[in-house]
Amino acid sequence: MLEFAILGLLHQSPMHGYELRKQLAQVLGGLRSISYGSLYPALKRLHAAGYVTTDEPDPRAPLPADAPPLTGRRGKVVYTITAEGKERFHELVGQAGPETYDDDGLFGVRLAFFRHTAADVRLRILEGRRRTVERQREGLRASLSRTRERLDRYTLELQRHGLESVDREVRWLAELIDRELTDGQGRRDDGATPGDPPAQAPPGP
Amino acid sequence: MLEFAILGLLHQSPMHGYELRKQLAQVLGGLRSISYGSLYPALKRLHAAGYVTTDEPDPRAPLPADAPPLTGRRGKVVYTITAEGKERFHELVGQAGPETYDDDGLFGVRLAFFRHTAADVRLRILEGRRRTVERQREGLRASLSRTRERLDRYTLELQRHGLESVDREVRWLAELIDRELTDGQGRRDDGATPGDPPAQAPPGP
DNA sequence: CTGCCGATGTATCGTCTCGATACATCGATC
DNA sequence: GATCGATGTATCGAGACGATACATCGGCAG
Repeated sequence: MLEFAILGLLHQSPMHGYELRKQLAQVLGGLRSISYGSLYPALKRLHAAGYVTTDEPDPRAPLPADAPPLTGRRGKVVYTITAEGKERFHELVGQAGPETYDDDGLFGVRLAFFRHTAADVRLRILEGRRRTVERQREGLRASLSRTRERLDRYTLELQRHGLESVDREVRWLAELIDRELTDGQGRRDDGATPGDPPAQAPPGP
Repeated sequence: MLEFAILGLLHQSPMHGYELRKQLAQVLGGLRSISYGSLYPALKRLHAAGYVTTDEPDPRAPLPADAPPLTGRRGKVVYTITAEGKERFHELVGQAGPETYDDDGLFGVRLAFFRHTAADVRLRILEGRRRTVERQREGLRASLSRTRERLDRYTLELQRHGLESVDREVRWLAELIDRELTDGQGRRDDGATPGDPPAQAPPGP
């Protein structure tokens, strides 16, 4: 999930880790921000995989005993996406399987980068997500009606509120899908495959 | 969080790990169930701390080469809360600081065990939670009005939906608080401190 | 009667994420 | 000129998760 989000942000412009984190928090909707303990290891993995490059390549080793209080020499590091990274991002952005909508976090990130996503993929993700959340809702409903009697007031309230939230999400998704279909031919602004023929993608009304 | 939930469940009756997991999933509201990779280590920690005991104390060592296919001899393990465990639970159930409402998961568990919680503590947790979620809401609102122009349709939708959810949670909490105040003198069914004098707890209507 | 399947049940492994923390630099305000 | 908050990089330990292995038991299909 982080991999996708980082590549997506760096796809727009190179950035520091710090800036990356802020943008990430904003894209993720204010709550659910990402910690450095996740971010830097993720960047390290992306670097190792060759998807991003850094400037300031490592001026840390060649100073064994300079001056005790100023050992750091910690430079700012700008991360830039590579050609392989862009390729990887386009590969990821084309996915529309269960992995893209079964996980809350990943679905959110996918949605945040929908403008880089083809219209048919967008639709499949939204519909997959709706199915997933609908299943959750039915499970919740069943469990609630099964155990309504034996639950105390507070647990009941908790479950009622949870059920309502899930229900609201289903309706929200339905509205997004509707809009997707009504607005007709969506387009990605990706720059990749610009001469896409207008056939084959939309299933029609 | 798991510590609290497990002690709370075992406080009602001894259980297998498997049963514990099912009850936990139910109490947590259907979604957000707990995995074995969390449950068993947590039980191990509780056992090490002396808060729970197990039967079947370890019949695994004394069979070095019995029969290759049936080496397991894996017995069912029933976990029972100890006196120290009950004491620990009562200690935890009395807490009402930020740690009880800043984290979604722990707040949910606390709410699920509200019937073991004193009325004044219940109120403080609910009000703390409301403050926390209200702060989230204001942050979200500010961020949204600051960046509304530069966001694309989907990110905007995501944030709008997030904001609405948070807003609904605030109203839900307000309703719970209201009911808490209206219903007047709540009581814990705890069995601890049974001779509680009726003064001092409720702030009055 | 037998063989298989799904529920019950215990347990660990590698991977990831988080919160806390340390360290460092810079601009502004006092 | 000193302190304070924002910017910035990085690691550590605790713990949660998904996957997986292993084991037992009841039922029911062939």
